[in-house]
Amino acid sequence: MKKTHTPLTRERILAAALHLVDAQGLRRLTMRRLGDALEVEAMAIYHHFPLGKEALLDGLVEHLSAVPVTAAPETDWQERLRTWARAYRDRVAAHPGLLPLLVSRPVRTPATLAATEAQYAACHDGGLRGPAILDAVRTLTGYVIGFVSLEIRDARPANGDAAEGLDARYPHATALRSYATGRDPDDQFEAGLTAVLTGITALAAHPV
Amino acid sequence: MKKTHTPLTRERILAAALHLVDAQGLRRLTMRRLGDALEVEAMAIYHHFPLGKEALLDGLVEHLSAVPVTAAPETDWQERLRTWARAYRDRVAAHPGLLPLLVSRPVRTPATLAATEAQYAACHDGGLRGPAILDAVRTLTGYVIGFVSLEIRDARPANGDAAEGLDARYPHATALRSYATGRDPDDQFEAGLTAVLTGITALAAHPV
DNA sequence: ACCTGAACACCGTTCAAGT
DNA sequence: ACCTGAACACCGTTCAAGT
Repeated sequence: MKKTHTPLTRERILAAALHLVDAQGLRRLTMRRLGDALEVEAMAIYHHFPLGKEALLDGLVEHLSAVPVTAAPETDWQERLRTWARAYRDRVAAHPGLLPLLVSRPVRTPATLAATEAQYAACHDGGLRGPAILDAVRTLTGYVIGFVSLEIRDARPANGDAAEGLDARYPHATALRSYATGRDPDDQFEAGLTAVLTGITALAAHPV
Repeated sequence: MKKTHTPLTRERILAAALHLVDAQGLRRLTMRRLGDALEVEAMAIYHHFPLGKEALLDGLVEHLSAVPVTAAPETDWQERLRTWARAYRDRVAAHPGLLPLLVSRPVRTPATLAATEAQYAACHDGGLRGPAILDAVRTLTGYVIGFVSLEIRDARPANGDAAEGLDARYPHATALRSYATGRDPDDQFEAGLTAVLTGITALAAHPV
């Protein structure tokens, strides 16, 4: 059969790049390898991303935040925030290799602006006002991105001496070890989420 | 004068690498450039880091968590956690270029183990038990790393369309804009910290 | 407009060689 | 033991050229 390739497009390039990162890691995302995956010379990518690899990486991060998460507005304000938090965690956890990009590249797309607006609205419905709303959203967002960061980071084995011997110098860590192995990550995320939402609610009572 | 260089050492290499990252960013940390900074051929570094650049990057992350943060044990348990949180934030904020490494490379050194143990002890003193302690520490740690991640990320200008026009589609964002510009980051961090600690305390009452 | 081929400056890393 | 020099395979990117 002839080489009737579907035409190269920004979207196809981003999809292939995402696939490459998921499968082999960010370090192996290379213009040449990406070209191979698309059955095209590496230089062809520059025609769709004239600013080069940096722009492509920005595109990946935007891609991750492209579809906005918005719960039905009639539900409880805390439940709406919970829905966003779960969806965001799932999304990031699905592409752990992108985390280093996510924490270093700011994105302001209609999707992210809409998501933030929805969070503000939820907090407003919860009785928060002014700076308390900003603090609440920052706290929640911080918790979520931080939690998934810890999850992704600790999924890799640590290379620090491999000193697994939790000796007598760490009595609490030793005592908690049995709980640690059995703790379900989803439950833990929910517990922290509950804690944060509880604390956020209290922000209304104690303005800074 | 003769070339009486102080001998190359792991510590000197890491210090130079950290300096390079702080000054020029992670992308410009290169074995050859690092060699130049140390007035040595790049290949000399491999004698002190036989596993190459990956090991060097791990070393940088360890370096960041090297000095443990431990508050006086007699102070209030929440205040101890606050002290740790502030110190950790300061430390990470001092080297924003390392953040991508920090979220992707786990570290288990005596210093980090000691810090975790101190956090467990504080939560225990606060009346938490078992899984609630694990959840509390994870939640707090997640918040702190997430908050600084957002700070560092948003310090760079976003490249998404530069659509600054907060139009009528985002009424809350528009209304909150005046507060947003004036909000002190330190105050906001403290507000979130208070919220998280409040929520954490409630974890004792509502075990999962 | 869209892609290719060759070229350039720069990587990380190896290996034999120097001292 | 500690560092150098040359070499290898691989990067991102430019640019003239093809169609």
